[in-house]
Amino acid sequence: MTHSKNICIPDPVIRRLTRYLEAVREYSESGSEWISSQEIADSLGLTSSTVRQDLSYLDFSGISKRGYQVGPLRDVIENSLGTDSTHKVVIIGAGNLGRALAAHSGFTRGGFAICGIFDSDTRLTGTRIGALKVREMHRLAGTVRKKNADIGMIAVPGPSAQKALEDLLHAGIRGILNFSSAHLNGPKGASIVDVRIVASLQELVYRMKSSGKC
Amino acid sequence: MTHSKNICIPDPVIRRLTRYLEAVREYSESGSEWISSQEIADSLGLTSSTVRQDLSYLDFSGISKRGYQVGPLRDVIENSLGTDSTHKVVIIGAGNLGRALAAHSGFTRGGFAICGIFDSDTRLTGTRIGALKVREMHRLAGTVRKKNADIGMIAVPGPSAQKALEDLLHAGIRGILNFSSAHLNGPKGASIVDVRIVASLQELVYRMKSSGKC
DNA sequence: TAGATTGTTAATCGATTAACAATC
DNA sequence: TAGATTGTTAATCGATTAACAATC
Repeated sequence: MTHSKNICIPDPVIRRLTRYLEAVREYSESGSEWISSQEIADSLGLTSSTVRQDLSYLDFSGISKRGYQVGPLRDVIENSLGTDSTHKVVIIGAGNLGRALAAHSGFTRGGFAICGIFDSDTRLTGTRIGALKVREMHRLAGTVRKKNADIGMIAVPGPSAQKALEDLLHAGIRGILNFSSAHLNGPKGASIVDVRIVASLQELVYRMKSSGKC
Repeated sequence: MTHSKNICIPDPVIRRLTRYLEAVREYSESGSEWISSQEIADSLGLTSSTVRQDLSYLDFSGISKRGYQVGPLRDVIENSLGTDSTHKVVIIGAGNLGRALAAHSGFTRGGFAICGIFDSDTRLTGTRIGALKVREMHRLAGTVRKKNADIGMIAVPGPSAQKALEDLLHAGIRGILNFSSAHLNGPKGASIVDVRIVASLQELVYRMKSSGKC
């Protein structure tokens, strides 16, 4: 069956597409014009079959014997993910992690721009992080409107995270990247992705323990 | 079929176990003594069937009509993951992210202790982060040995990440948490878990775009 | 042309869910 | 006891892999 293009790519495929994008970008920087499913697979530890199956979700074709053209492939992955336009991000929480995210240079490449950082702690508001100044929470909605922000990062401790989510929702944000360890309950229309650093460490410890056995 | 205990828990189950652990900890702080599979499921947006199936990998039993005893359940999950003992962590990269990780207080609770941070940039070495001082790379192996570190976090830019991995491997580290966007190639004996922040943002953007449709 | 690589189907594999007897 | 909840089996669902005809 041929896939309907542009709708409902399964989760595991989306995650691999982000890795293909990274690999393809590196490849294009090295000057190559064509890349095969086998080359993508080798560079990421996958099978070429998986790569071709995944790429078949895209509105894009390779060419027999040559593979996929690097530039167009990169463009169509970005377009499918929706990262071909710039997204504006606000950060809730100006602790160590929030400040590091605000100053992080790696977001620009992905098309993300931090446009505000907020904290309820008045000892932190007013302090500078690069070009940004930490603002009070009551200024969140105004900034979101003025800057057209569409994504919020939650970088507060677990117990404050649900409150931060609600503040973001009230301000009109519908996409949330949650760095806290808390599970967040949002409405249907909101999209929430978790970045669980401690959980990743725990997973790592399990893998170290079972290394070889599994 | 009854599961062999203590070996080879599938990846998706391990990831959910880290979430159960978080939920169960919260529950135990609220003073409850018993928790049912349905309560765990509700608090995390899963089905009770999945929870019971997952918990059947543990060497632990619930009791009909009451559920699972909170304290023992927490202990057995920690024991299965291997996080019941403290793990010592070194960080490679003292940029914004590395410094934030070094100063992050959330690791203590999980049983992780940062015992060193290293950078090849001599403008950064010698600077302080809390009780730690940024060290030169050539001191990595010595510190790992002296402090008995078993985990390394890679917080350097993508192009330097493979080099950082090799330095960690040479120093005897076999567990790596990779915050860079690069895909790392390690030997069979090494365990590598990726924390891909930009990829998580990309996944979020796709979900926002397809919200409702999928 | 011959050979390499795609796109797609079908088979396999694994994960999730439903159902229900056992049990407290 | 009656009712609630576990543990486990079997069914369903979805993801990955293998295979190969089509094609450049």
